[in-house]
Amino acid sequence: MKEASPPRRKTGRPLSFDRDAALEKAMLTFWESGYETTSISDLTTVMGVTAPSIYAAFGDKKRLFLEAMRRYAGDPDDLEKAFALAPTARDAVADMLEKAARLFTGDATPRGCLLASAAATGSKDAADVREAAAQERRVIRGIIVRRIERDIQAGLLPPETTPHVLADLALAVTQGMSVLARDGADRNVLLAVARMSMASWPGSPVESNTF
Amino acid sequence: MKEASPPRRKTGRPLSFDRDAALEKAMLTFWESGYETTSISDLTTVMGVTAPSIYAAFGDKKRLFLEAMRRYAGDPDDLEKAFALAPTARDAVADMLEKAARLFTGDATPRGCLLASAAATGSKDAADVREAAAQERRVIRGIIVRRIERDIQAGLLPPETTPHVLADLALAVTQGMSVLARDGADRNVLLAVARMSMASWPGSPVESNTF
DNA sequence: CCTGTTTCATATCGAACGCTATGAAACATC
DNA sequence: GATGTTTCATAGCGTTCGATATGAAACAGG
Repeated sequence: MKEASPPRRKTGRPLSFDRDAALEKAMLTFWESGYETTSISDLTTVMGVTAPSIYAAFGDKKRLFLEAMRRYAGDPDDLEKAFALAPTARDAVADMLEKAARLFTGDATPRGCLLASAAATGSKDAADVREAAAQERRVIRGIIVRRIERDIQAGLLPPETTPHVLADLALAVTQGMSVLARDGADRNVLLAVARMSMASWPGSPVESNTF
Repeated sequence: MKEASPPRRKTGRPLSFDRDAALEKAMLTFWESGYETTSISDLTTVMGVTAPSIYAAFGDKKRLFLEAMRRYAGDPDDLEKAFALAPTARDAVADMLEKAARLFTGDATPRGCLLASAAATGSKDAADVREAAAQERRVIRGIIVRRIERDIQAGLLPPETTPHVLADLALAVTQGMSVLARDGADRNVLLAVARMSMASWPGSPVESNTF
C-alpha cells in the first residue's frame, strides 16, 4: 500500500499541458464569469486545452469547478492556523476582512469573491455546486465562531458576546464587499468598510460614542 | 398630446393573459434562478405564456429581466421619501436593513436579494444587465449618503462622520445578508446581523465598550 | 359581413451548449 | 523495432438555447 500515494504514470503519452496552470486559468475564468455562465468553449480557449483533454484531466465541468473553487478557497487548516495564531479573535477577523478587501480589488485577478459570485444563483442542475460554496462558507464561519468562543473563555471578550452573530456579520460584510468590488468600488472603499464593520465588536473605540 | 399617456389598444385581438401577473412570475423566477441561468423555456412555463407572446409583450429576454428588476427594486422615490421622513439617517438605515432581512427570508418569495444574486456574474453579453443592477445599488447608495449628510448638517451626527463609508457598509451588509439567506440562514440570524452592523454608527451604545 | 389590426398556437430556425467517439501520435517497456 | 498505454487533434453527437416565421383566431370600426 505504500505506492498508493503518488499516482505516477509510467507508460503512455505524456500530458502536453501543465495541469496546474490550466486549473489556475479555469479558476480565474469561473471567478470572472461564474459557473454556469462559463462555457466549455470559454475554458478551452483560456486553458489552451481541447475539450477531450479537459474531460480526461478533470472529469466534467462540475468537477473542474469544484476543484477550482477549492483552489480558490485554499486549505481551511491554513485559515484555522492563522486564527489560532492571531492575538485575539478580533485581530483575526480584522485581518481576514482586510485580506478580503485587497483580494477582491486585485489588479491581476477578477474583482470580488469567487465563492460569492460564481454560484450565487443558477438552475436546479447546479444546486449541488451552490451547496458546495455554501459549505465553504460554513467552514469559515465555524473557524470564526470557535476563535471567538476561545476569547470569551479567556476573558478577552465579554461573556454576553454572541459568537454566531459576529461571525455571520463578518461573513456578510465579506460577501457584501464582493458586490461592491464588482460594482467598481476601489480598494480604499473596501478597506474602510472592513474597518468600519469591526466597530460593531464589543470594546470598540467608537470615537464619537459620547456624542 | 393629452392622449399620449394611456397607450390604449382600440383594435386587434385582446391579450389573453395578465401582463402584470406574468411579469410578477418572471420576476420571481429570475430572483430564484438568475438572469442568464433562467431560460425562455422556464419563463414560458411559469408565466403560462408561449414564447412569441413573451417577445411580443416584453421585447426580448434582456428587457423582460430589466423590467422585472425594476419591479423588484421599486420606485427609488419611495425610498427617498421613506428616508426623508425618518427621524434620523440612522433610523432610516436600520429600518432598511431590517426590511431587507425580512424580505430575504420571506416564505412566499425566493431567498436573498434579486439585485445581489440574479446578475452576480455572467458572460460578456450580459454585462449591461450587471451594470443595470449596479446602477440600482448606486441610486440606493446616493439616497443613504444624502440622508447622512443632512444629519451631519443638522448636528445629529458628528462632523467627522464619513457618509460614504456608512452607506457602503449598509450596502455591503445588505448584499451580504442575501448570501446568508441563500445559504439557509433563518430570519432571526439576519435580523441580528442587521442590528449588530448598526453598532458601527457613531453614538452607538456599545454595551461593553468599557470592558 | 367585411376589412384592418393584433394576438394566438404551432413549428421551427441557426447557434451554442456539454460532452464524446475515433483514430493517429507520443511515450515506456521489452 | 514491436507492443501496450495514454494523450492527442478532429469531428460531431444529441440537446437546449434565444428568438421567429407562419397562418389561423379574435377583436373594433364601418
